[in-house]
Amino acid sequence: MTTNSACSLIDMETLERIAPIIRHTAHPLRLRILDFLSSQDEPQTVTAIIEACKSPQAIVSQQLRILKDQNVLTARRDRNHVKYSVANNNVLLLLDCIRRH
Amino acid sequence: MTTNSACSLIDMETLERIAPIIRHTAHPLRLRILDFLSSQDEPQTVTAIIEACKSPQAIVSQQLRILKDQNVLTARRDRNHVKYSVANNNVLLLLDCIRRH
DNA sequence: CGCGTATATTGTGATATAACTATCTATAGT
DNA sequence: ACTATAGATAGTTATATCACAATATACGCG
Repeated sequence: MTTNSACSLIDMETLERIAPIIRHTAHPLRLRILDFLSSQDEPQTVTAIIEACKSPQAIVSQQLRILKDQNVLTARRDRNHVKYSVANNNVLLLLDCIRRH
Repeated sequence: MTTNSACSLIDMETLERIAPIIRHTAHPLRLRILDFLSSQDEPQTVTAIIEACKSPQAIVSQQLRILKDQNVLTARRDRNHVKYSVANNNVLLLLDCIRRH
């Protein structure tokens, strides 16, 4: 009976639940969006995000949807603008990881 | 001239360099491998990793290669065994993120 | 209503990733 | 040399993702 030394491995269900969120977030443009949004204290319009990313509207919009689908971002309509903000602060730890090189 | 409030966004080159590493790591089985290896204080053989993951040999071997290609793991041969260990401690922060739910 | 601005969706072709089976190489022991 | 064990690689099919172009929707205003 080879008693395993460390027994507190993260269970597979958790890994399977979290991995896609991280995988979907780990994309240059989506990280940029996340970084930008987390740097602002107000939710930002799509136009502002497009500006910050210097990327085509359709592509940014797609990425926003992906992040929203993963519950990383939330969107709320404000008159004829849609404002996005970071929904899940856990994901911001990713950015910390990256900043620490 | 709309002086941008926060100017310290992570540059795109960095994001493009780091994103694939994170993306390749954010896979249930690969995270499990990483978690296992980081829980042991000695490098582990492929067989031990297979055991810890309860996954087929070929699949584990493939994942090990992917993690090695991303310089997340290193391997060294020890007689007729190959022992893997974590090469890049930064990536372990991912596991911390996950543990903190 | 009709137009402009803001944002979302769809369709497409190229490329990447996943899981799996089968096979191959290398080494150790006899 | 023969066999068993340890590990890596190749081939395959299904599915996912990418970037992009084109089009659609939604809202506010005159």
